[in-house]
Amino acid sequence: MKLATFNVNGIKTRLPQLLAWLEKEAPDIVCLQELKALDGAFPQAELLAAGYSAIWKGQRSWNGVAILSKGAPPLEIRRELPGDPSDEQSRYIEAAVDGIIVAGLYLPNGNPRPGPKFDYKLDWFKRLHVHAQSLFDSGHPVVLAGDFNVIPTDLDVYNPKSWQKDALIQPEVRSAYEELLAQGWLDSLRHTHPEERIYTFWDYFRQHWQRNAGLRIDHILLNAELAPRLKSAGVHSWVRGEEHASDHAPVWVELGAARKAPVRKKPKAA
DNA sequence: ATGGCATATCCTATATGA
Repeated sequence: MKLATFNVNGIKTRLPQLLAWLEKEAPDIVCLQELKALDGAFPQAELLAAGYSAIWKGQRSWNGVAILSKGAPPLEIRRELPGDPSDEQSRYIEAAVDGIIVAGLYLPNGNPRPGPKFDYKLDWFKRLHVHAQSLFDSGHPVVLAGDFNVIPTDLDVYNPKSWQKDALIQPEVRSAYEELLAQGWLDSLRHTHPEERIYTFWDYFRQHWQRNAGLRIDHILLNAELAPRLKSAGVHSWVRGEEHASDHAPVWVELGAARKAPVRKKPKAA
């Protein structure tokens, strides 16, 4: 089974590219970020026609997250990250899909820094720590997937110096990501490619895509229940090279089948 | 310190992204 996350940067304008990717790669479960559309503008019919049911949480102009499923529809668990009822931004959605708890997230960018947006990013991270711990400990297979807006290490950026003042690379942001991993989460892509420079985002400026000057900021984290099922992981970077592409490419993991529950034998009748 | 580009909306100007 293949699970993927993709920051589409506008689902209305990106729909042809999204459908082309879904058809070619056929992921079973997909987390989307940056819908940049109100709930009513979500292309439910087009996705259904492509074989995907969905749940989504939109917002005007920016943010917005969704979970797609090729099989049974996602069973929604929540659509807010707990911990701040005043947070109006559509950045979190969680559902049960194919026996897995799927948490799709779009962590705040945090620029400019310093300032309220950077504070919001750190606050959001703290709330994520709390909720992620409860998910990790739930005893269910869980995946955290999405655009984390974190460059975890210098291996995840073409040139750290160009980004040293950016919110994505700040020491406190990296520590927050490490603190999350320290709960036991497995960074799938880094685990399967420990030494490789591998990117998920290339900005639209200065031919960064053509020069492979990218960042690794989209991540798929697995808890201890799910990690043993990890077979492989990668980036569908061809998507970034298409016409009118998003500035992100999809990240994916291949998961093996769930181990069957032990069969309880019926006691034989005497 | 700014801009380079792309997308959105209260659209010929501005906010946001990373």
